[in-house]
Amino acid sequence: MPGGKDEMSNEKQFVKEITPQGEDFSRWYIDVIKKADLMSYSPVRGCIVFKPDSYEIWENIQRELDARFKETGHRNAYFPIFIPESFFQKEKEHVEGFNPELPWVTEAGGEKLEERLAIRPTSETMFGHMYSEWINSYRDLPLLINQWANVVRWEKRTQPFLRTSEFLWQEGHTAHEDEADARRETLQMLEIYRDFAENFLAIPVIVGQKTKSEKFAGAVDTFSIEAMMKDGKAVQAGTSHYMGTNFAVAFDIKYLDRENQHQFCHTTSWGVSTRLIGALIMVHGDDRGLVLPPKVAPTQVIMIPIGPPKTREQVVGRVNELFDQLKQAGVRVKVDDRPDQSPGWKFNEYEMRGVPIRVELGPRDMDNGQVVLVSRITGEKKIVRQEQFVEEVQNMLAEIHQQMYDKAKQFRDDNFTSVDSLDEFKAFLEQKRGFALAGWCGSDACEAQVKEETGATSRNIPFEPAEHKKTCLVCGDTAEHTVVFGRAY
RNA sequence: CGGGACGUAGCUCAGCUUGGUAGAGCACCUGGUUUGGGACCAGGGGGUCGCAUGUUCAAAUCGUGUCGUCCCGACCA
Repeated sequence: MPGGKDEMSNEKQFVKEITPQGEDFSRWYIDVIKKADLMSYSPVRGCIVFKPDSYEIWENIQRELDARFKETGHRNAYFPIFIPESFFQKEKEHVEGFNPELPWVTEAGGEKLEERLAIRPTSETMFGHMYSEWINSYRDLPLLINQWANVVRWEKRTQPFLRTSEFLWQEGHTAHEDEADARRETLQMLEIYRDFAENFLAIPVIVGQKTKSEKFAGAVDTFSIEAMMKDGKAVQAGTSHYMGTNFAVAFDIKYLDRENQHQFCHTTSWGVSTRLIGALIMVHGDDRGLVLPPKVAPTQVIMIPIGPPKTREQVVGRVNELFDQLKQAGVRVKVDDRPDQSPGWKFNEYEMRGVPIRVELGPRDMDNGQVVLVSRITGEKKIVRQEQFVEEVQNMLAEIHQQMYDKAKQFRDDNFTSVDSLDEFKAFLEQKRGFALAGWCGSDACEAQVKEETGATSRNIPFEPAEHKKTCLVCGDTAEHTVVFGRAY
């Protein structure tokens, strides 16, 4: 029979710690997503189950983005998951870009298929095929369609949410009369992504254009929003492509213009994926676990009644009244009145899960007509009058969003430098982590050398760089562009 | 796909070196006491040791293969 005091204290170390970010960021990430119950690994390599909490985050992302797409004239449709092999042969760059990561269906119904079917990695080709049938006249344009779907890309190295073999996303595909209109669309959608990332996910992003070597397979120009994770690495959080007439030529997407002349359409595509969930975790999370921005959090407020059995009924009754008020005000709120878990346990649990606001109500608060609000991001306790409860919660939710955005922005600015040479950049990456702004002559060779020597790639050419660099960081020639470099997920 | 590490209960892991038929803490179930930062007592349930195969009288333990996860690298929208 064990009984010494030392053994007792050892036995009390049952609180499962999350690896601190500073110790091992990758492990922290895996710990958090497991502890916060966001996903399970599936039996299939690189595929995860999006458990209810992460799926609900995705649903919130979907709802918000979908509204913005509809506001700008887009409609949803659904295209098949299977794409005939021949479709991929029609656009040279496209097939080269995607071939290595396509899974193929070669057999069905017990018979070998005449033509292999790819499981879609993206749907440019299928949209292209259908658009060529649907578009005849300039009156059919622009054609603005979005699809919410799953796609598969057989990646060598997978990471939960950030890069999974199968993932969920939306892909918008539009066709336009001319370059100007298609480019307008490309930038409009990029701006929607920026606004969404910053005002809904509280993630500050760098908006810009991808370099030639980083652009989408088959695009003329690719644009992206880039976010910085807490380890200084980048996540491409959304992309928008101007395809020119590349896919129109490949798939014969033509229309008759006002002069009765055949013209090729100019097309675009744009998308964000469940990778955004990974970005959310790594931009905002801390050593206690998830920190979710209020607008996307499945549960915005968790209410915890406190107190011994004598007063319990009363307290729970009052908590339920306040719960109803909040719910009617449209706040996503839950009550945890399980009597068998201690308040302290619940505090830790919901902090780990990233719930923005915790509400405590105990006998003391009952006596004083007050209620305690605790912010997940600052840990601050705020005691408010019960009469002002709903208003105070709503204010605090708005405040938390702003604080989260500001904090993320501050972090990014603190880990953003400007360099004039490769050596300077290398020194920066050795001491710190983060992004560097640098001049670039525009040659593939110089860009490749940066990657080779630093492991960092060009993230994008920002529309609004903090400064315009004069010389290329590698060769020293006149800079054609000012580029953001960083290591990326 | 290359290099390294790891797969034992829902979770974290011990046991493996030296083969002998599986353990701890947490979680879970029952009863009771508790409740303002991971409560306590008592009782209880749960694992073909990732999978396959080989060696052996006997394999969680040794060999081989395979699948999966993590880290590093290559590749990548």
